[in-house]
Amino acid sequence: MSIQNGLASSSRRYDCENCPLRPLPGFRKFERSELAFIDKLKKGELAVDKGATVLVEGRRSAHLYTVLSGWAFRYKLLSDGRRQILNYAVPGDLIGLQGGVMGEMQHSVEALSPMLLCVFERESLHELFRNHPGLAYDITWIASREERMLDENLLSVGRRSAIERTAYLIAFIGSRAKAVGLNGGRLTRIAFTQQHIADTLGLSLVHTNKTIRKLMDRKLIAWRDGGCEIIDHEGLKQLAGWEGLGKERRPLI
Amino acid sequence: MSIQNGLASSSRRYDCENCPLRPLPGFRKFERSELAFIDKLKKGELAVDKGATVLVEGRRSAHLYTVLSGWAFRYKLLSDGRRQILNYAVPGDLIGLQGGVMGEMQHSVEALSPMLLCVFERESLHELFRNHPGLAYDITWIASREERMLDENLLSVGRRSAIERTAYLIAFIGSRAKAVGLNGGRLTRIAFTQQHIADTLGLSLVHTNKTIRKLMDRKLIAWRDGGCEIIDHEGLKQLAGWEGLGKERRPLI
DNA sequence: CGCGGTTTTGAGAATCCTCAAAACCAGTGG
DNA sequence: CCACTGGTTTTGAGGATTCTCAAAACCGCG
Repeated sequence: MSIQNGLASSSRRYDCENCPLRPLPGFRKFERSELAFIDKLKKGELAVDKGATVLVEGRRSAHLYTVLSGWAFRYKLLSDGRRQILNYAVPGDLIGLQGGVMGEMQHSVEALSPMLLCVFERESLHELFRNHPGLAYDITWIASREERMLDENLLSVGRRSAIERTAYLIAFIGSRAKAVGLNGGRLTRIAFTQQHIADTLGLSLVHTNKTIRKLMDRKLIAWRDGGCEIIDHEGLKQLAGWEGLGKERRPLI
Repeated sequence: MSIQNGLASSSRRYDCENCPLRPLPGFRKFERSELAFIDKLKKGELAVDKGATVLVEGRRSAHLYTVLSGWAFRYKLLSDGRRQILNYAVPGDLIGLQGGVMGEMQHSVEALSPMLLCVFERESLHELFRNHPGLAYDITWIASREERMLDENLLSVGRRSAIERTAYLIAFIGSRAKAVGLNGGRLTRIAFTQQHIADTLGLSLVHTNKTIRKLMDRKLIAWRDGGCEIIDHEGLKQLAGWEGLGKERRPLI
């Protein structure tokens, strides 16, 4: 019901049993009883506009969200406005877990597209841990996965050159997007701005632009309609020296 | 029994009930039953030399470790040898959780000092999740805490200048060391090399050295006996624009 | 057509890097 | 006790990368 800053609760509601994401090959199969429990936990859905701020650094959030559709990014700010994008959230990802599980958020989350979010009560995590050890384990697995992505990002920002970093980021996001069928399973458009890339990689906008041009010259990507198009995914991975994502199926909560 | 690469199992053994770390103010109090359970899980202790590699990227590890004494760092390598240090582990920290909970390690861990490690079977996590939801919750909390530290490190490497980064890192490690009484609770010596700082911050060794000199000129730190001495902790935090660690007590498993 | 957001370009400057050598320092063996 | 060794820190110099500033071009949208 509440509408603020682009957030609005939706009237429609997907049952977890019929979740459109579950059939995707990237997710592990769940027991019927697990699905029923998750469905019980699910408090509703939230539709947010592109550009809306879903979570705010420094504030407590009573909710956790799972991305049903659309995508977003997590970021932190320095007091003078410098921004660092930490990671992206695509369909199936859990948002808000990082907030110390309880407590103040240490980062903000902003939507990169219109999104649909499943809403969970942070409090109900306790019930989940008490009654569904398998799901509790999944939560930990999800946290650990986020950590591995951060490790890789840190390696990138710390030790890869500008062009390697950029290649890595585009290949990385492309892989994740493809895995959840963001572009109908095709590996194509990534709809964000060069400013986002710059803020993810710790580069200036101008230098990011020049680096992207080099990738275009090498026919690895194209930039069209305000977004990045991957032309040679293997080439990007090779340039970055990146192995690609693991192929394990992940849980969806 | 086995000795390899500086790893050797120790004959002595601390009972978890009498763990020397638990009385420290940074850790939350545990129930007697929880302690008994953890003690049952603990498979033994491992003593490792300074410089020993505790975990290796790309390999599976059947074990998880909790640092009893000493400290270490987690890192990743690029194929040409460039190294990125991801984070440090001090007493009380859990090592090896990041390995996808199961599966191949995505990073290596190397001891910065002689260490004593409590050894746990990775397999026994399942039992923990099944029978002790409170402890399972703690594991997730620990993973989420690591994530928050990584977020902050990423912000640092991506968006802070060399001198801000260095100030941040030293203040950060100093705070953590103090919280677990690494120097008897005093906030003083941090025993590592400038190469470690460089590889943590994504800087070259030479530039790191010159940056450290600037911090010395400003009387924020001193460099003595192969280690860093903090002179003005507040000054470091202010220079870095860093708030400091949260003051919540953390679980110790 | 005008507007705001985004991308592109150019130019000069600051930061940070590499290379190379020297200084320093603790430990080892003669 | 001294010379030697390997690891670490320091210094200098030149160069590459990346940054900031500023302006123009582009583009979808109202």
